[in-house]
Amino acid sequence: MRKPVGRKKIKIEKMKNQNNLASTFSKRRDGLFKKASELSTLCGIEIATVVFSPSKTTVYSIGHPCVHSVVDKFLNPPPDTNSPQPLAQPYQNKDVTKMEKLIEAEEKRALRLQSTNTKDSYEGLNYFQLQELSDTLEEKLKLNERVEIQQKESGIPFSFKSYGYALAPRENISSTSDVGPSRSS
Amino acid sequence: MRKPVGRKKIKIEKMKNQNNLASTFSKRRDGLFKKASELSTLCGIEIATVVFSPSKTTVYSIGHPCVHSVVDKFLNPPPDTNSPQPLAQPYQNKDVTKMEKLIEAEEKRALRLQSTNTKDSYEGLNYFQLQELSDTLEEKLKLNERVEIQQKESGIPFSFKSYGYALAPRENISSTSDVGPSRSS
DNA sequence: CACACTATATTTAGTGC
DNA sequence: TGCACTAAATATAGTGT
Repeated sequence: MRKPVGRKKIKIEKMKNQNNLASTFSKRRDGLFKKASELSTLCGIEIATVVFSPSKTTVYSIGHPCVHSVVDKFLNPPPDTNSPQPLAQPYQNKDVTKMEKLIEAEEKRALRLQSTNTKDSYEGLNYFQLQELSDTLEEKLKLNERVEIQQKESGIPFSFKSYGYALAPRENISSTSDVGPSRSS
Repeated sequence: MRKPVGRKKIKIEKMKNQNNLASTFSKRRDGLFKKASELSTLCGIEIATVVFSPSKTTVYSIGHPCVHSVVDKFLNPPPDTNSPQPLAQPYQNKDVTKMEKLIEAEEKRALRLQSTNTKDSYEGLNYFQLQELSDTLEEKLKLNERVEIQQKESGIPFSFKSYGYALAPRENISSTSDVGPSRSS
């Protein structure tokens, strides 16, 4: 019935109500990702965000060009320097550069394609046009507006949900629904 | 002093005006970090966000408990306590595998198109090739309530600005003032 | 150039299906 | 459990100082 009182103010502290918490986690995570996406698009910057679910069984992430490349740069500062805080030495992604180039190439391609499409299409900013980008993989991905890569690995205690290895500058990443944590091994 | 017209709608696309871009970057970055902080506090979750400045000379980050721990977990999923960990190679996240797969699939197309596009220099790939104005970034920081860890080396191509290696469950991370990108060049 | 200010654009807490 | 809705709470674009 009726009683949509509207948004209420809450204290920024650990939520006790589990139901609300789950709901809030979903909504805010989406909101956060959207903000990250917009920031990246508006300012043309690289960004990465990793979020663990409350139960820690799932990892949600988003990044541009991709989480790994950004993290890699963060962990392994260029050439001559010592990393800010030397961490996992093991992480040494030599393919990052390659991935970035490919991603950018795809970006440009998408842009080009869209530029020819006067059909607004959100200021043709959906530089990834994932619909056609990963046609082979896409069907497997449950992307609404963004890419969603979900992983379930036997040896891994949690699953991965990587939204957009490329940020989707969609105007609305997720209107009212949330991704749904699902997963839980 | 015409009149505060108030917020206007903008298109989510790369901003052309450099002044606005700088301003927006600063504001939205703060907003993003605040959101991340709130999400972490409200849901008691681990989170990390890394943001490169437009010039790529500075890296802003925030995380709980800290960026590194989160990133490390993301890259190195803890072994399943009930099974021998088969993770021989570092970071064989399916995330990467999938990404590479996707990229590989796209490679052909991208290359094909690139052959026709001669201007694919990827202007922003080498973040370290740019200027490295350093200095004076720290002193301008004005942390309000959060922890701020900063590291700077004269030889580092970019400076680090890590907000809260522990997210401050502050209700308001940055009401009106922000850390201030304080770029200089 | 960093802040302060508003009028609006967005986000989202709580509720109903 | 998830999705839709409403209105209050916030985030912010543009303008001033």
